[in-house]
Amino acid sequence: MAVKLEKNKKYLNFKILSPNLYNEILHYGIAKNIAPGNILFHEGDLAENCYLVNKGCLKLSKLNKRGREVIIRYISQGNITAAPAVLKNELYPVTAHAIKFSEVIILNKIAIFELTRKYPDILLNILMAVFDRLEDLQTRYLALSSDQVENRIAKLMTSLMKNSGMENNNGVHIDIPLSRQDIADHIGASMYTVSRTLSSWEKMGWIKSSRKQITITNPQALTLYEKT
Amino acid sequence: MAVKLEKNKKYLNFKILSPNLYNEILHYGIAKNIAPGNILFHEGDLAENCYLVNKGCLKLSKLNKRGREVIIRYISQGNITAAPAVLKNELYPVTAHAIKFSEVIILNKIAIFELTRKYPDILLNILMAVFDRLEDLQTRYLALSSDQVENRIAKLMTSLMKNSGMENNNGVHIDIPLSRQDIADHIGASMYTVSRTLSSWEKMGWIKSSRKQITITNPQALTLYEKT
DNA sequence: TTATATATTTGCCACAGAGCAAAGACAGAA
DNA sequence: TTCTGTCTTTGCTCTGTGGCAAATATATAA
Repeated sequence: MAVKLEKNKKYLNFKILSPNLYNEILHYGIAKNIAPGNILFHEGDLAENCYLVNKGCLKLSKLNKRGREVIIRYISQGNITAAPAVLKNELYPVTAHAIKFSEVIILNKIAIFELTRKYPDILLNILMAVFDRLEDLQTRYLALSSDQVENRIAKLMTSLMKNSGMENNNGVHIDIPLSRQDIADHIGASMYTVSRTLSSWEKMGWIKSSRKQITITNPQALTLYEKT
Repeated sequence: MAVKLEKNKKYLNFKILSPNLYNEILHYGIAKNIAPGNILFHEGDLAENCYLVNKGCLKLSKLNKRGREVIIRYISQGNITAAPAVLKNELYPVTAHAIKFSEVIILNKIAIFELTRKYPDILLNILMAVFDRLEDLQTRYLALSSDQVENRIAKLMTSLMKNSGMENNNGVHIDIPLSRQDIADHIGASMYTVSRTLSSWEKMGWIKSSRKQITITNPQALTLYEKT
């Protein structure tokens, strides 16, 4: 029953990495509150600011031709997003929605340049974080091109357990409100197949799920999929 | 008929970016020749060296559970690969095959650290290159999760035209030897579907194709798929 | 509390594309 | 030149999963 909740390395998580630096960074920017569902920046807009998520959680996504979302990743507390796009003076490659009540620190181009000049390690840090994301996406690309939907859901759940899992007496609760559609958009499947799969897992007693809430009651059952 | 062969931005392509720096980098490493089909490094090995491709072309791929390759990207002349993995002191996330007779410059950990210390811009440069790759993969992830196979092949061909296209009197020739299986592994499809699609395009007069060779005779027909 | 909007579930059908098999085409070696 | 191994093509079948529809469940507002 005891599953190792080893948190992933979070290079950009200054909050954990270096509390002092984190507090200094806060002074370089302006705080902004954003309610769930609202958009922080749009794919295709000029990347003028990057954002440090101080509280809450963001969802980064792209739109496909039929107007459906494809979720690229979630950005949780303590992490920066859009830094490379700002440094490169380019467009945001994704759209950012808040999915909880969130507080972000707006860091404009000048601030991020000053910060990287003052603390060169930040650049290395950002590089490593981007590399992590590249690796994550490579792995997901592999999964998308060779795994069945059921496996992909299991892998997503496992990674969410590691990154956003809260242990309680029932099991591990995923601390992000996720609809069936969100999951589908994340792994490249239809909402219907996701719903069917989760229903069957619930019947097996592996998870407990209500509207936008998931608790994994049998993590081992899901981690078995990883090896399949 | 005239298609714009606007080359993609190549942040890591020092050969183009800064010939002097490029020549200096050459002195930091050791040249090594590698024949097509041979492996330069394996996914999962400790990343001790990164490699500057001086001549030829590498294929980066991962293996799925059934032992089939999934191609992540190609690294052509003038580009470095594996720098972040070396800097992070981690494992190679992919396997690198040569697909032509190639010459690579081996840069070990010490060399790459010295270089980034001496020329801080190299780090920024690597960051931007990694970000480019992340963006590319995000776009391909989107395509994989929402486009049909035919569209994905068209998009791959269009991007190969831009990055490795050689114009001649018949059209644009792809300067990388690609089997049907390679294409399939790249876009996450079966070799059979790729073969059927290319055959139909050949009947339409859009491409000319022989064993591992493709020439796009009607680039506009393919670019139309991008907008679909 | 009731009303309204939004999420979820499930039966049903359709089809894109995987995968097998077997023939054919081509390149390099001997 | 012939041989051999590697690609490519194409007919065939099968299935995972998409997507509609309609019922049900759940949250939020009034």
